[in-house]
Amino acid sequence: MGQHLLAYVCWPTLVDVTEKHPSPPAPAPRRSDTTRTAILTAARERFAADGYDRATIRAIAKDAGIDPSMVMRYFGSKEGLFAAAIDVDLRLPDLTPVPREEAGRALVSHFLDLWEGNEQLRAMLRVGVTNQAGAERIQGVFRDQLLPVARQVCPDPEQVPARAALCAAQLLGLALTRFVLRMPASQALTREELVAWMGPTVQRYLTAPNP
Amino acid sequence: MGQHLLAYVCWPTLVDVTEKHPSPPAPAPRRSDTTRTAILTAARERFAADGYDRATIRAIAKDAGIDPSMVMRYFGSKEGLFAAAIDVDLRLPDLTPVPREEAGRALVSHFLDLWEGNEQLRAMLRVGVTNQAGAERIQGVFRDQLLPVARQVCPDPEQVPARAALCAAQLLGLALTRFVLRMPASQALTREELVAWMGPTVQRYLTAPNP
DNA sequence: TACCGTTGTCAACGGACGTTGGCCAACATG
DNA sequence: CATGTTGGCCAACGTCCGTTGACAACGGTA
Repeated sequence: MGQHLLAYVCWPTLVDVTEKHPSPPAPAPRRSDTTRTAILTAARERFAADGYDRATIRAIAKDAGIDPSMVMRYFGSKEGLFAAAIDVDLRLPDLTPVPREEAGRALVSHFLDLWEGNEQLRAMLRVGVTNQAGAERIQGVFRDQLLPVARQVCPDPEQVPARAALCAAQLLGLALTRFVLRMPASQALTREELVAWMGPTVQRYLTAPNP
Repeated sequence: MGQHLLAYVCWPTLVDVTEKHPSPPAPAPRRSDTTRTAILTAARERFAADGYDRATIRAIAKDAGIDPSMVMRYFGSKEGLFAAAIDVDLRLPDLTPVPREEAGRALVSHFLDLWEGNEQLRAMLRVGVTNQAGAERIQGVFRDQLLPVARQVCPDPEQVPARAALCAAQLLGLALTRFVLRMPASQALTREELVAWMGPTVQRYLTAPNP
């Protein structure tokens, strides 16, 4: 069942329209790529707004202006669609050139910029809370993206996971209250206030010799 | 439709079995109270484990050992069941007798005890992320339970909402990573480590004159 | 022109869900 | 005994979901 669909599922999400060098084979931009990105865009919006269960394939297809069965052809299943739609890259900055005492502020500032209006991140958090696959996605981001950065600034390599976990708790808590739950008291804080309050916290979690 | 069910829905959840004084009328514990609490217990477990959508009335009823239609008779609807099952009381301590510089540690310590194995809290957070009613429930807890405590220790009354929001971000972030997402790095931290690291953070959010 | 892969629509399946209403057994009360 | 209330099961309803398969238009190529 569904055997010949795998060819579609495995296609990479490449085909950069803004090609720099028009040189080599130029893989002839397929017409389906338009539909493909339309589905992905709609899926990110729906997953971010409604979570995994309430974001139905039918609704996503309607947003994308095509038939629900097309979603299945392109991504194989709802899980496949989620996996393709949510590809989180925190784009964390390299902290080695940053003065050690500025790392905390830099991270908080970067996180605020990153989360602002980012539907992939909101979708990841919404889905991660209810869905096992989503939870593992978050842990993958923690392991592959936050841990390496923490390693750059933490004094004792052995303490890196604990210190990174403390930072994750603070930063995800901010994302949760401000961007997902949309608590008024959290949204009322300005960017500058948040950086001023939470920067030193993250800084301490990362570099303080002891609590 | 469903008119005569309202009598059931409005019944309070009282009838404390561990009565202290056997004195007055002794309202004859109805046999239905057993079923009632069985449904509520099962509902809390399911909501905590699966979130609102995946926690089906059929599954809850099976856990409670009764027919799904009984859940409707007792609580009117799925929303009614959720409202009855999740009645969060943070039991926050009175901070006025606590030394001012110990408030942060006391709060973190209390939160850890509270969340440990508490399915109502996990259910509230799981549901709040996907469900509007759940999100409002969380905001109600913040407004009615955390804000008053913050008012006890914050220097400037005008800053109370902002400072409480910072604390909520830190504490909910801890709950999220440790008890809901169950991130290994967060679970690996001991109670003492968490109090030692996060206590001063919450303390600073509450009482530091400025960032 | 004939052919074949691509892109798309349409109608349906099987299942799970919340919810409803009817019926039944027990039991207390007259 | 007759009667009304309470606590419970059962079968079904309408709906929505993910998913499938058949089929139609388009487009490049032999």
